[in-house]
Amino acid sequence: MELIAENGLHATPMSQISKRSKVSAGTIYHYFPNKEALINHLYLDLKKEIADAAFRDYDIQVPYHERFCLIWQNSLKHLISKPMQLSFIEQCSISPLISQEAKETSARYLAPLFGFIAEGIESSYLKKMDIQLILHLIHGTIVSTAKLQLSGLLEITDEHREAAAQVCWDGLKIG
Amino acid sequence: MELIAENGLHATPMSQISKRSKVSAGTIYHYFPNKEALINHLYLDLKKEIADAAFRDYDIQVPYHERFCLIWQNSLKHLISKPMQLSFIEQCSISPLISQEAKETSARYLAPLFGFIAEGIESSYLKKMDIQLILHLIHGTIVSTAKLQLSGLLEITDEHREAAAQVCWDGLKIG
Amino acid sequence: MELIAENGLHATPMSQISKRSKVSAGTIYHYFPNKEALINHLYLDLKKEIADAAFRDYDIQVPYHERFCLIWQNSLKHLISKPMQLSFIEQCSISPLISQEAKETSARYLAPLFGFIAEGIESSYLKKMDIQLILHLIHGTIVSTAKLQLSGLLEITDEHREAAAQVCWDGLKIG
Amino acid sequence: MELIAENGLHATPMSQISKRSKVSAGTIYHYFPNKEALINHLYLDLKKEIADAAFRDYDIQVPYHERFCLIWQNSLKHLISKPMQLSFIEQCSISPLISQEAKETSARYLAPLFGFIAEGIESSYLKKMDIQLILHLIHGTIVSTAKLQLSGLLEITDEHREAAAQVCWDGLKIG
DNA sequence: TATGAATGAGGTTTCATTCAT
DNA sequence: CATGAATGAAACCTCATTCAT
Repeated sequence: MELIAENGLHATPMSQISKRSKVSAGTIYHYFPNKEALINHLYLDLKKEIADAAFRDYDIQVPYHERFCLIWQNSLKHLISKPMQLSFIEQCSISPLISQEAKETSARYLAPLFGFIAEGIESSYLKKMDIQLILHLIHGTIVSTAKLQLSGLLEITDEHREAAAQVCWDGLKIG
Repeated sequence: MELIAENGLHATPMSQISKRSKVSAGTIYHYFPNKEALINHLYLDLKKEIADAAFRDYDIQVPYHERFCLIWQNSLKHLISKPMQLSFIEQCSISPLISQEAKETSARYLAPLFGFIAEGIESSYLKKMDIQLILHLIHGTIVSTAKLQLSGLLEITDEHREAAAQVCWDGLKIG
Repeated sequence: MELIAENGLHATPMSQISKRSKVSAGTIYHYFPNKEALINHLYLDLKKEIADAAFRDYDIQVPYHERFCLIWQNSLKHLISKPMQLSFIEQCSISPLISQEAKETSARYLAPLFGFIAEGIESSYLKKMDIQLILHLIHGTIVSTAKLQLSGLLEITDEHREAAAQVCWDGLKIG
Repeated sequence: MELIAENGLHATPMSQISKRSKVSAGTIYHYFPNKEALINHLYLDLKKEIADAAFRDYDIQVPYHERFCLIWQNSLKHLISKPMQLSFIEQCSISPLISQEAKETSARYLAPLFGFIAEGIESSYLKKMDIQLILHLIHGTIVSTAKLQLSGLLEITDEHREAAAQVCWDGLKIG
């Protein structure tokens, strides 16, 4: 992950992966049939970790608005604290190296989030829109904020994070 | 652009670019010192085109809210109608192949948008937030909506587009 | 060495080296970072061999004049018996492919010869001249004689060799 | 000549020759059928110039020994004052790029020198040796002295030059 | 006669993968 | 199960030469 985050999928040969991980090329190929499988495996691991991070300290008892902001901020905090994961995942999400199957599997990790949005719509907290569209709008704001930090153009403070979460909430909430 | 959008930066050799463009490898290297320069040049061209598309039919006379939605929807329409540009640009924006210089140059194309946001804040149409952060939030919603269409998961209709633009506006507007 | 001696540094691609040596290109690059390093390594090996050959059967007990002729003739014999080494080294000694470092390292192989000349000057067998100049004059006569044989213009016999060594000695000796 | 002397035959493309000479590639190919012909032509020009330089201020009236030293020193002076010619010629003399025909033609430029040596042998000034061998021994001492200067290891002064010429004479003279 | 953009074969080098140890 | 040297196809790039202008 480190190598790919830093140098790009493009510029990360197996030989470097072997060297950095201190595992010989032969051994890597003992556990993974090829480079593609290795990357896909890592991709799924990280997607899972990121999806899980969203629900840290989640408490179904607290008001919907607060839960919304918790999830949004959890996700952002995670990506900002693990910038390599962001960089790695963003590269993979575009690359044809990631199989359709892996993409579908990773989509399943979003089921809890999917349910959370559905709940918001049903309870009339959120605008009645296509759930996929809402999910993508939320995801878009989180990732673009994280990338802003990553780019070095702006140091995202607690205030920035809270304001951005509020923007996302204000955009999607009803009334 | 087509080849890279389809196959990825990774999987687009100069030989293919040469074949598809019907220009011999030698000729390409007559105009560009190397592959990197070629990609950077194309990247800047497309960034310019995308930045310009945002202000199509822009009329300073119409109300701020309408101009906001026009720019947002113009941008989305452009990316949806030219999905290859989206795919190409997204890959480049991550890749270390794009030089820091090109990134800075492309950032300058956003000056009009920057001014537009500044105007909104000064006129108290928009929340008082860091301009870069606002820009990234807007950009994030546009790109993630366009990617949703690109992924094939949802066909973005006019209604979807207008709703999404409204979400972005509601999130950023004051009151 | 054979390929370069025959075809020239210029006209010896790695693919030929790979084929003639029956070692795949990849393997060569496993041991040498690039062609330059490979040539430099070979250059140093041969320089060492040539320098060592000069002192074959060297006996410090015999008179200075005889030792001088032994070294001179040893060197010539070696170059004539291994014409590829001569051709290879002569090409390298001019080419910018050979690094300054390699040239300095190879110069160190001449230390024994340097000492031998110094001894001759101190003992008043040789004219009092700059040691580097003497070394180059000796080297010049040896190499040009070897090249004469290599060119095919004259078959260097034992008599020729002894006469040429005597010319060199007569030129440098005192009295 | 400048480019090849500095960078090597190997690393001097026609495009550079075109640029440095301010003559377009097309024009060069209008006058020379190919690169080889261009280099061969230049080689012969320089060989002629070097051969002619040897006999500057030559006066058949002066004693043989003085004429010998004049020719030797003229040659060295020329090579030292035009180090690019030395570098260029030395590279060509090895390269297979120079045709056999050009080498034979250039050998004819040495006719006066050949005659001068023959005179020395007949008049019993010089040892009775093969003329080619004598020529090569003389040439070897001149070139190796010039290369010593070129290498930067020793600045060849007038004293060095005269001493070296004397070494060559002492080696070849009778008695 | 002069130009220089265009060509494409061939150069050096990289890297995913294999396999004998 | 672990190693890493070996492979060779394919990547990027160069350059002698041509030819329409």
